[in-house]
Amino acid sequence: MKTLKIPEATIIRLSMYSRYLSQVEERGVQMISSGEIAEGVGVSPAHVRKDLAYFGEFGTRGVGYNVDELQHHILNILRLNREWRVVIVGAGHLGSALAMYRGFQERGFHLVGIFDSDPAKIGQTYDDITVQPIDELDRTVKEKQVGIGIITVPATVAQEVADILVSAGVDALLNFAPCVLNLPPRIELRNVDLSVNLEVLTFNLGSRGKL
Amino acid sequence: MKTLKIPEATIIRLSMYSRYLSQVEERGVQMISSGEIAEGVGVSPAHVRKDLAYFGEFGTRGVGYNVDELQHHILNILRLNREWRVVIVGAGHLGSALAMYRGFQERGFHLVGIFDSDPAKIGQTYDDITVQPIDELDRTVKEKQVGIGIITVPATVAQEVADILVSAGVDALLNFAPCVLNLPPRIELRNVDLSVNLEVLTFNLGSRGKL
DNA sequence: TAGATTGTTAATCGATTAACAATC
DNA sequence: TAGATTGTTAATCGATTAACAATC
Repeated sequence: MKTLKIPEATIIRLSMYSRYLSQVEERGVQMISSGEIAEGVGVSPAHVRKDLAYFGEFGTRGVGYNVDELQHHILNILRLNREWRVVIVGAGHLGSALAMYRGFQERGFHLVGIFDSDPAKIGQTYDDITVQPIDELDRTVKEKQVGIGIITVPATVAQEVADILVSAGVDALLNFAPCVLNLPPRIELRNVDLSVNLEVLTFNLGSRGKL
Repeated sequence: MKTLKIPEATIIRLSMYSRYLSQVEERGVQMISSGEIAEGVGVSPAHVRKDLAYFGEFGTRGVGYNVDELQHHILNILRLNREWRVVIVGAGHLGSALAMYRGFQERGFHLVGIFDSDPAKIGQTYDDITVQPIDELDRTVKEKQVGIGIITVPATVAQEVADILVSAGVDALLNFAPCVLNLPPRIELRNVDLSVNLEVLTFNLGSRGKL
């Protein structure tokens, strides 16, 4: 078993291929080539083949890839062949939007709780989930064996929330608060900044002379 | 004037430095070293200096960087030294959450309109913004000289919306719909997928053996 | 001057791309 | 067999890192 280091960009592209294959599947297409996938997601055919080659041989030379099979393989690679239980901490604008966001469910992420410390928010319902007090976070994570915590609280309390999630037993955190979290190395962490995307755009506009 | 190609990762880090400097400014700190910035945002000191070196010499050897000056320079580089007018198209869960999200305002992005085709959503208000019908999108973009459009409609209508925004004159698009948009090359585009962050986490958990 | 920290170079590392042999 | 497309290699390209001369 080779232990090649996989570039993160490869994982992100695999996620894109998988999403594109879902669309293709719906149209009833059976076989697809690396060139078609590449065009569908906006990368090069070599990229598609190289990315897949990290994980095995999924195609047939001269023929292409079976859409269903390839989709199955990619979902396996991404570990989306199971349900992941997640909680959201912070029922503000962003947290509640994520709670209602369908995109997570579609990919196998199941929201089992949303938490806030604000009494005004506790008890509010989003779809079939009710906002619970932070006090109940630890117990819920343990009882429902939550693997992933999504942090949408202000930066000032993000570390505190992260500590609760970690001690309760989550394996991974998705942090939307603009701060650096201090975590034990066993925890997988990703920081997301929504505004940075706009800033890359403005920089690019600027360097093209479009003030 | 050298026309070095700037890595996108550099821009993203500059955005992080800038956010960190905001915090530092509030604490009243005057001078800061590349090492301190690096620790604050979780990168290497060499990275900080290299990233800044693309754009000029902002520090003093043996001393460090003046916090306010450096912040000013970075905001200039990112073109955040002005107000950017944006519209959101799609007043669903994600669109309305982004409409209320404070993080954009803080960085100089000013929301001047939110649009939807659903009569049930038209007229709803978020903070001081009212959801308008799509029919009014073209006129609003032109009148208010909107530079950036944020697309939060379903993938099926994203291209249609993008076309309206482009013909009305926006320079850049931030697309949250999971699809490939076909745009004239003058348009700056960034695609954002919220779910992909979770998928990178699950992949990483998997490759560490934590199923 | 001695100590500190920048700006910059050169070496390393990793990712992308092009090309082609393998093979359906 | 001829045509097509994969899997893989090798070449290119770009980004990160370490190290140090410049200089406050």
